[in-house]
Amino acid sequence: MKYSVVVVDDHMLLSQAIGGLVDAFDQFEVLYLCKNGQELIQQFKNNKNIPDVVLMDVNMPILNGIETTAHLKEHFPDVKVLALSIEEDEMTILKMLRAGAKGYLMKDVKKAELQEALLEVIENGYFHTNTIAKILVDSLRPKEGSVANLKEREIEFIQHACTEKTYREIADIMCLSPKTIEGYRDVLFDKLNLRNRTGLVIYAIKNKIFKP
Amino acid sequence: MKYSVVVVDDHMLLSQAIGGLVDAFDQFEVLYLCKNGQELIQQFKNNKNIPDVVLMDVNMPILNGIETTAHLKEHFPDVKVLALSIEEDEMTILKMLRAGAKGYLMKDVKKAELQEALLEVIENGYFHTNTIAKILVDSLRPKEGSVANLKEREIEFIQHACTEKTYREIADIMCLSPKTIEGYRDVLFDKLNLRNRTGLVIYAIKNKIFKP
DNA sequence: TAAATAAAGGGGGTAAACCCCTATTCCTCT
DNA sequence: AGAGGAATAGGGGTTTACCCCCTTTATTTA
Repeated sequence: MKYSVVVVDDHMLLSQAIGGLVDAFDQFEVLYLCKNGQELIQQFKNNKNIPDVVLMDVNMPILNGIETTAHLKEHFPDVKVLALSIEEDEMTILKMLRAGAKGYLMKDVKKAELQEALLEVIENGYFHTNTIAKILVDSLRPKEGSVANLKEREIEFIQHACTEKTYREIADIMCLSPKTIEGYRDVLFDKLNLRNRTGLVIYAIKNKIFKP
Repeated sequence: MKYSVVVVDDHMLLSQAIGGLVDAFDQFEVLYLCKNGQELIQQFKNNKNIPDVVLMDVNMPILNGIETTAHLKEHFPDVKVLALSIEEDEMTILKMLRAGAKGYLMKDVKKAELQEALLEVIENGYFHTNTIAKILVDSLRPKEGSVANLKEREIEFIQHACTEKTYREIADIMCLSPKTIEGYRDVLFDKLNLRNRTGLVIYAIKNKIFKP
């Protein structure tokens, strides 16, 4: 009796390569491959070919891994999602786990580790490496300079600050006074130990608050 | 008679997956896998196990795909490098081809296309998709706003501008007058149709002139 | 209930960035 | 030989960003 798996990755070669690898595992068979989340959800619509596990990339066009995982958790809660991505930043990992992923693997794992992860997810419902566990613990008490310390409005301001807009323009958009915007800036410079707006932009991109 | 291939990629799972895929092609066999350029060059040192083709990723630690390809071209010119990467920006592709790669595939190709590319590289010495050919043609006459239009000193300035340094500090480092730095800035704003320094930073990151 | 914190906003001043124009020297091209 | 372009640099002015301090109102916490 083999467990069924579906691979979702926008890079066709990676889907085919990883699919071939998993299909070679004794206890697993790959049903089909998908290029993005939308394609997967389309496959699920006829309520056929629903796998036990989905190997999910994160960065995909149309419907990304986070959105897709959240959708599956709501509509197909028995399907277990195992994230498999190159992205290693905390924010992405936490978003993926919050969306409902049962585990998160980076693509630098070995073939044997992938097999173990698949089995663990089937048998115990989840698989968390040491790395992921540490990130989870850290998210309980975010350290200084962490994105987790930022308020929603601060993040909104930062996203605007990563554009060519002046503070006056940003104030208009956020329905605040320019003086309030300056206050936001000052608080952020202090929280994140930054010197100026350029530093803020670099920080935002590094931490995926803004995507150029 | 099978042609020999080596896969170089820092993501172990991808190496193993793609290696398995290629090993299944009739005319090819995978000798071994490497995690980075340094490991590959180490394998070549004893002049054994030198393959016909190397499937090379670009972003790798210690010795990246560009550096490694340039090294192979000089010391092992009979070895054909076929780039295989997620990176799709022109600058990276052109750097890889200039370093001596015989072809550049994105990871969204199909398994069959990879096989065809490998065969073409063996038989004709190179394999260039339509996409790559267009990038090469465009590099002959770079369009407005293109990175190819930038002088070496301008790029150097941009890299400094992507830090928290003031123009005075950048001037000191580049041994120029602050007024000259302002001149650089003005020319760049004009060339790239930008409004301010924040715009320049975003442009630089998008075009891989600066990596956060 | 009172104190502390959060959210928003103000004053005043300095530093830096931006904008537009001009100039000199050296190198390249016709 | 002379014209044109590249690289570097200056003047002067305006706009924007930064810095530090203070205030009010609403919400949260002890």
